[in-house]
Amino acid sequence: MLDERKMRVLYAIIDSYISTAEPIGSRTISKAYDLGVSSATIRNEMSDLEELGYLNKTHTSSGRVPSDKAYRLYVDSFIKLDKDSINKKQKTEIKSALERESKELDQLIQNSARLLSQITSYTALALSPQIKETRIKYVQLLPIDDYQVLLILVNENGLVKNAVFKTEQSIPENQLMAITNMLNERLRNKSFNQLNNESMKDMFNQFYRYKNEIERLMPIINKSVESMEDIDLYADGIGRLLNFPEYKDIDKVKSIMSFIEDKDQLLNILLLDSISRDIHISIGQENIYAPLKDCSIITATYKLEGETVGKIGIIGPTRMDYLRLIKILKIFSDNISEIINNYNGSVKR
Amino acid sequence: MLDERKMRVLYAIIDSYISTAEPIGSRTISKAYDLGVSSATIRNEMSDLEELGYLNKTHTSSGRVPSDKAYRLYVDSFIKLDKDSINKKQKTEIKSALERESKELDQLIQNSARLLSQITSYTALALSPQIKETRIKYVQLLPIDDYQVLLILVNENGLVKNAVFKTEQSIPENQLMAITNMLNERLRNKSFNQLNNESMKDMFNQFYRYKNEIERLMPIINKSVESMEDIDLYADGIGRLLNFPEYKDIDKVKSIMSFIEDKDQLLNILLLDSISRDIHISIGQENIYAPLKDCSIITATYKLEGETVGKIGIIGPTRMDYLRLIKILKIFSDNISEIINNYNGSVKR
DNA sequence: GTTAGCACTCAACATCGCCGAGTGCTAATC
DNA sequence: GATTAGCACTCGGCGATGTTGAGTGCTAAC
Repeated sequence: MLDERKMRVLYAIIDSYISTAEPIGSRTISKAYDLGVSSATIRNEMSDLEELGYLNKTHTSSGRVPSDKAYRLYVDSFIKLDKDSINKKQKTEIKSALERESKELDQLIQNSARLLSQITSYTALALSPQIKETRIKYVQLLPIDDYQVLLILVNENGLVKNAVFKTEQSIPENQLMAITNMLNERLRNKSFNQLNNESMKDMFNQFYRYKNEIERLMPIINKSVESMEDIDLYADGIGRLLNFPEYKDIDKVKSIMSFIEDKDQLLNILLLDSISRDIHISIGQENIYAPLKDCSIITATYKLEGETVGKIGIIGPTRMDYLRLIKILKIFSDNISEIINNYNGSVKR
Repeated sequence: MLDERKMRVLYAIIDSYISTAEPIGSRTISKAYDLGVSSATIRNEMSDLEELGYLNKTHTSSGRVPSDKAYRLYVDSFIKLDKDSINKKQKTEIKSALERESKELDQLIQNSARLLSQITSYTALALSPQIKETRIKYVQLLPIDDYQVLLILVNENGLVKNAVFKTEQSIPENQLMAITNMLNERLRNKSFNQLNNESMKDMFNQFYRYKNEIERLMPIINKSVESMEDIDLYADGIGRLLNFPEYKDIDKVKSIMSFIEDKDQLLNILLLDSISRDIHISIGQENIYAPLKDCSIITATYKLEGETVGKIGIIGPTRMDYLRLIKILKIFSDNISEIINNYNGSVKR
């Protein structure tokens, strides 16, 4: 393990590099950070740190730059200490901002990404709640007019989906109720694909007049169930990547941006580490995908009834302000959890 | 008006500049385009065209670059000729791609933006249908369990909204139906804000036991109505801006990107020209907002039951491939109109 | 073990000259 | 009178060259 002084030198370098993005020399550190030793000593320490893989040089006579390994050490050692103070005032401010603008769950997630990006000046990511294998709690058919029926589906999580369904013939209300009852019997507590053909046939027999209607209804129910399970992904503040001096190389930033804009790929990344703890940090080379090799990603989870259902995150250069961002992410994650658990408004997605 | 030959010279320059992004000299044109005159003649014509404001030079001895005025002329004269062939095969391909991935209206719009950006390699914009002053057609309260009620709202356009509503006390089903009936009586064919306090008080009297519930219900109804009227805006392929050589200046592209990512501003732009024809083109300096002064925007509308309800668009450098993009936008606009008019699946937003 | 001192390295920046694409003008030609 | 060939001139782009300064690594003294 690194001794006390090496630690302090390394932290000083990381601290300086995070705020300036410039390679740091021994003299700069000895002046700006009060370590009580001369630049020459620091120079020796830096040489050791480089040998240990914590620092890199861009060329023989340049200052040093922290390596991914250094950031990893930095983050790991501070994340324990950081049980402290989340800023209560800031938290309630953010919460009320989120609540103010969000009429629906979708909007909440979208606004979280926007606000997170605004506050941090980094690119923000947000994942909508992920519901696996929805079980149907409740089905209802309601007549809108003679040839339109409103289908309503409620799942076990209280999510509601609806679809308007056009019929070829008018179905009287009592028949509709009968079909509704039948559907409920068949579907309740089942995921859609558990519905077997047996009971379908049975339905056709009982409501032979509406065979066509029922046949067309089933795929619509299926679609609705599927879209309950769909995950939406929002990325906000992509353009902010251009503010970082490390991304002044247009080709580099282009590849990162197109990665972020490719929802499928990005989803992969975010769902990959789903086993992990509340805060997950992936630094530089730790990322599997090439375009992200000089980015870091921090993600935090949010919960519905104690269970992790979604994520928010931040993406930026490895030289990111980890401590500050972790704090803000925690605030957002807590707030989102609180809001979705108390939702008494629309829980529609 | 410009004479025939000047026209042909100008088009040649525009054509060349659109594909190369390089200033064009007289010699290049005389070789690449068969105008039957020497470079010296073209040089004279170019000099005239510059004087007339159709061409610009980047410096004294450089080639010429088309001005906004030139693009305007170019677009205006071709847009009339361009009643021709939209590619039937391409159209059905795009349509089925859109239909395949879109379970809901929201998704359709989002996918349109994504696909449009993919196909064109430009940044694409899409606006969800805009519904003004929704009138309520139908209200229904359904019990989910003892303390949760599902509120369903259908508006005149067939849009459906729902919200789950927690009650303090259990409300028996027949009472819920009575309240539903009452709400329908009061709200049908009214926009929410037309509801006056008189009829509210009336309701309180009739259902005094549920005074609190009803009081809390009203703002939820209101929120739902509001969110029916909300417009969503999607921008896809923002990173593609970096592919254009004119945006190699990082500061320029940064300001454009942050403009595009600011939904409110962008919405302003897109709603501004809403009086206009199906295809609207805004070239360079014609844009009001400074960051867009060297961009062009093409928008196309899509319709629901014959009425314009939304837009899709493309944004890029003034040197954009107008003719090709207009064709593709028309295809998308037709397809979206067709799909939303035939929606028999979920019309939920 | 720490520090002062010094030679050495190298990116960044400015300067200079050359090259070539392109213009504008003039005089010859159709 | 319109078109064209010819030529002097302009100017951005590019590579070569030199200078500067921040920073290192090593050695010798404390």
